[in-house]
Formats: sequence, structure tokens, C-alpha cells
Amino acid sequence: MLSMKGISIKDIAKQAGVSPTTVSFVLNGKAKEKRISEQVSKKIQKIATRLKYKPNQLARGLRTGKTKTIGLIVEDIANNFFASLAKVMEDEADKHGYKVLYGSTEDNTEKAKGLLEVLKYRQVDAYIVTPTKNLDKEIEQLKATSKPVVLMDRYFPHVSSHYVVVDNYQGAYNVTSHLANQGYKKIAIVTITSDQIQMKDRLDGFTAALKDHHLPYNKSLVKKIPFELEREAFNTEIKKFLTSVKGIDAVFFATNYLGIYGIESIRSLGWEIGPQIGVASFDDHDLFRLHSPSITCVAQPITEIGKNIVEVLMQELNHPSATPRQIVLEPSVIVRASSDPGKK
Amino acid sequence: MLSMKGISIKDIAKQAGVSPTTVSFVLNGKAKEKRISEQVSKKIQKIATRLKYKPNQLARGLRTGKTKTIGLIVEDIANNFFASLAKVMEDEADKHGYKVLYGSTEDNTEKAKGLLEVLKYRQVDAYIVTPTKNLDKEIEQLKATSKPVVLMDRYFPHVSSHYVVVDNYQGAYNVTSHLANQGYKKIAIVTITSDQIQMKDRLDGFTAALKDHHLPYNKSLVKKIPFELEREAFNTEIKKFLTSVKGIDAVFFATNYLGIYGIESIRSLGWEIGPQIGVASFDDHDLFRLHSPSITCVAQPITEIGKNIVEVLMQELNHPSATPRQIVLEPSVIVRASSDPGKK
DNA sequence: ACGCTGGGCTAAATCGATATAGCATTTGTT
DNA sequence: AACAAATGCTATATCGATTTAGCCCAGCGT
Repeated sequence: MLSMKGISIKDIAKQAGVSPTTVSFVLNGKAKEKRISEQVSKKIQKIATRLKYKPNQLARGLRTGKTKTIGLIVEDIANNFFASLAKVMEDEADKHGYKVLYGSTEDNTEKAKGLLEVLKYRQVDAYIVTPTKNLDKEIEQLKATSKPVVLMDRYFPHVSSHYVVVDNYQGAYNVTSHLANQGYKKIAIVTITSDQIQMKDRLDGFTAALKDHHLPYNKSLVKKIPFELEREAFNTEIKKFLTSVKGIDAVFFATNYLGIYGIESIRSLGWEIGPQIGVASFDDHDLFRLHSPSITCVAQPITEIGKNIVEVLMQELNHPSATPRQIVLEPSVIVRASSDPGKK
Repeated sequence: MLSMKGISIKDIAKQAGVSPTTVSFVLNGKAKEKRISEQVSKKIQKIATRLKYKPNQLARGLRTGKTKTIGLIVEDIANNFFASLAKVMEDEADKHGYKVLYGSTEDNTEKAKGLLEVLKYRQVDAYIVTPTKNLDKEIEQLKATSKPVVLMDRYFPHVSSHYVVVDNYQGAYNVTSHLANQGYKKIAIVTITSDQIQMKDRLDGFTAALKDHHLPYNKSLVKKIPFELEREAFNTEIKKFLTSVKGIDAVFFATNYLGIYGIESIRSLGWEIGPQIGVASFDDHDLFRLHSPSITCVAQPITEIGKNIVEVLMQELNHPSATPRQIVLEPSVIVRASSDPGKK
């Protein structure tokens, strides 16, 4: 079947009556440099256009070592935050002729290692990685391969690498301060069982804000839940926690899915969000915007994050820099009804 | 740098003192068939494991024509429905050793064509496509390349192809009937300006239900909005429409994003969802579950859809069938508070 | 007439794997 | 003993592009 085989450089060479080498030179814009005459050059271009020639990326990749493919490892592509980011990055990468191979870790280190492995022998040119716990060794090894790696959402403080994140500390600090300013007195936090920097920063920002506002702080105000639980289990844990803290009047959920589970839990407890219990979450979501009452949150600048990640990646692909590019963007607090205690 | 180059079949051959051919045979499980002795075979296996050999997929792909990569074209990877599906398909594909290259069309035919083009010269083995309007020619051409193509979410009635969809007609019919049974008398629909089968089916199911329940139906009850509008414009259009239909007491939104915009619009009109205006949407969403009141919807079996798609694809990759596999799954109506008019 | 320079192009090697054809050597058959 | 068949392995071409080295010819200077 003719239709199966694509047009190759040989086909063009044959039609133009020149060698494949010449065709390659011309189509790679090296006509001048390689002293190919205008005539021949134009002729080849014309034929290539007419035949709709597209280079076989496998062959090119095999020879040059460049596949024009980026490996993207996220925590969960079904999560709105990561999916939205994936969309932005896909768009940006496309502008540079790159495609994206993706995979979700589910915050599982073994899965993450597997993904890195697969992406490696698929010869991706660069990696965008949302690292899991204990992935630092692999990230360091990756650096040695001279393929750019940009970490996102979180990073390893002791590993010198590129990353693009938001100021999680400040975001948590600001939204907690906001809750305090609204008059809430006993504020708790629900977070994920994780020592990773982004969660640590959110927790630290939270506690710092409590301290600065002279509000009580102790371990009983912090609830950590393992990532891998099912929805029902999350809700059970959250409800148990909220009812266990006497005098609690506000709660900060440290991720969007915790926020969603949290709202569900609070409602099933029959508590009134706002007056009875102030609520805020990290990350924005359609649900937070449209919930009644609407939910106060710390929103990450998704478009900006995505663009920055791809920009760093492209720069590193073109001109690798000696020092790591570490970008910290500012999240913003979106104040909504859930943090309004009403007339007290 | 040694670290840059991976271990190749030659390295193993050298260490084992055999030819690359032999190594290839052994590592591809053809030792028996090619009469390689147990001794040599084991030796090679051992060395391969020790060196952590991973075949270069580019080289293999170039030679065999198989890249173990699936091209996934969705409408919008940031949309919860497609993202969730992408997750399921990624998982399933992974079980068979396949990776996924994705792209979003934004329901734009030119973008879709571009994506197909790129995926083609990247030599993907198979395609999962959410087609846009007028993409039928390209889909037909693709079939001629003998690479499996499975359409999802929608298909072309006049094109004989594999597809996995839900029964959009029945879903819309059922949820509209439910609204009618709840006592709503003047039910409208908000849909997307699109002649594509999935939207047509939803509209047809809607009108058929009205007819069967002896409810009024005319053009003024149908609002079509172009996909590419911005959020604000969607809201404006929806509000204008809802207020223009005199006596309207329920509305069905034909996609999840329309449902979300719809809720926003209705709320900004100050109407009470349920008693004042019954609401239902196609697709489920966290937002619909947790909204007050919660939103009745037609839920698609996402996991089942995703598994079916990949299953069909794998079967076609292994044993291409003469007749197209066309799978229609049943969506289910999830009844929630938004379709309860209360005591009237 | 000879060498030198530069213009215009190509042959051949290469990337890493797979597939085909086939070469020794041993074993079996009558 | 002579030939066929089976055994165990390898040389080489190939996929489609890129890249290196270099060939041939024309024009120029002396």
C-alpha cells in the first residue's frame, strides 16, 4: 500500500534529481551554508511542499538525539489544577514544535520512578516533573543526562534544580491572616500527610499567621490525611477531626481536593459555612466560585505558571545555563463568602 | 560523557561475546524459535539485567514501524470530563506498554487537523479522537493508513469507524422525562451551536421527551451558543435566553460547562433553583454534587468508557477486525435537589 | 602549464534496533 | 561412508534522517 509509507527525503531527492544529502541541507535551512545553488534549493522546496513532506521524527530523533517531545509527570491529570496546567503547557510547547507525553504519579514514588524510566528510554528531550517524596535521587541522576528538568508545584530544597512554584508560605499566611482578620479565633488546618516542601510551606505559613495574630496554636489544630484514601475515608477523617476540636470556628484546607472533601464533610455535619465555621482552601475551582456560600481560596496563577515552566525549559534546551532557574510566583487570596462570619 | 549514552544492544553483545543479532533474538523472546542455546540465552539475559538495558524506542520504532504510542485528541484536556477520561486511558494504555501523546482541539477543526498531522509524522500506532465538525475526511484517510482509530464522545454517522460513546439520546430523554415527571411544564434546553451527533442526539432526546409528556415544544425553547465564547459572554447569552422565555420553569444544559455557566447565570438572576426553575445538566461534576441545591445530571460512566476505548484499540492493534466496533454505553440520571419543585 | 581557491554537490557512515538469508558444525540416516 | 537434516549462531541490509569528509570542476594567478 502506497498510502502506508510517508514521503521520505529519498522520494524528493529522486524527483529533484539530486542526492538525499542535498535535500536534507535545503530543508534544514542550511542551503547557504552548504553552498547549494538557489535553483536547486527552490526546486527542492517546491517539491517538498507539493508532496507535503514531513520528516520522520523517529529517524531524525535517532540520529540527532532530539525527539521534540517533553515528558510531563503530574500528580493526577484528572485534578483540575494539573489538567488546567497541562493545557497551558501543551499550548506553549506546541508553539515551539514540542509534544507532550504525560503520566500521573498518584503521589506514589514507585509510579513516578517508573514514569521517569519510561520517558527516559523514549528519549524525551526534557522533563516537567511534579516530584513525589524521595524522588530526589532520580532528579539528580536526570540532571547528569544533560536533559533539562523543571520541577513544578514543589521541589527539593537540598537539590539544585530548576523549578517553578508559587509562594506557598505566603499564600497560606495571607489566607490565614484573612481568616483571623475576619474575627475567627480558633482556626484549624487540614492537610496531606507529606513532608514535601509545598505542604510544609503551607503549614508553616498557616502557623506563622496564627502566631502573628496571637491566636492559639497547637498540634490538635492540625490534621494530616494520607493522599491515597478514598473519598469516603477522607470525609470520615475530616468529620472526626472537625468535631474533635472544641471551639473551632474556621478551617483551612491545604489543597483543592481537601477543600472539596471538606465542604462535603462540613455540610454533612450540618454546620453553616461562614457564620458557624469559616472556610478557606488552597487552589481555586469552579466549585469554590459557585458554592453557596462561595469559598475563599488561595488561587495559583495557572497560566503564568505554565508559561514560565515551558519558557524555562525552552531556554535550557537552547542555552543551558549554569545556575538553576528558580521561579516563585505569587498566589492571590480570593475573598468570598465562606470567610465571612456575618454580624457577630 | 558516558552517562549520556544508554546501554545498547551492542554493549551487551560485546560483553557476552556474541553478535547483536543473537542478543536481539533473546531479548525479544525468540531464543527458542531462533535456536539459541540455553547457556547463551541465560548469559545474555543476565547481562541485560545487570546493565539495566532498555531498548531505544526510537530505533525500534524506526525499524518496526511501532512506537507503542497512542495519539489522544480531546476537545479540552482542562475539562473535567476529558481529563478524567485521559487518566483512565493513560492507566489502561500503560498496562499494555503504551504511552499517550495528547492534544486539545478547542472544538476547532483546523487545530484538530494540525494535531492529526503532527501525530501522524510522529508515527503514533493508534488514535483516540474526539472529532470536530468536518473532520470526517481526515478520519477516513486515517483508516487507509491501517492505524486503528477510535472515536470518542461522538462520531460520524456516515463514516464506518470504531467508536465508544454513550447513548446521548436516551440520557437526554431520561433526564427530560424526569423533569416532566417532577411537574415542570415549560422546559428549555441550552446547548452548543453544533451539528455534531452527540449534540443532535441530546437535543432530539430532549424534544422527544417533551413530546411524549405532552409538553409544549418550539424553537424558542432551544438556545444554541457557540463553543468559543468567553465565560462572560456565555453568562450573558444564557441570562438573555432564560429571561426571554415566558413561563419557563425548568432548563436542561447539554454539557457540563454549560451547566456550570448556567448555574452561575441563574444565580445572578436571583432565581431559586428547584422551586422556581428546575435544572439538570449533562455530565456529572463535583460542583453539581456539592452545589446548593445539588444539581440533577446525566452521568457518563467514565471508567467504563475509558476502558472500552483502550480495549478496542488494543484488539485492533493485535487483530484488526473487518467490521467496526461501535460501543454505546448507557449514561445514568442522577436525581438531585435541583429538579425538585417542592410543594407547589 | 601548474597549482590554488572556492563553488556545488554527493558518497558513505551513523544512530540502535530488527529481519532475512545463510554459514559452519554436529547429529542422524541408510 | 556419504549425504541430509538439524543446531547454533552471525553478516548484512534496513528503517529515514543527519553529518562528515571529500570529489569534481571552473576560474584565477603566475
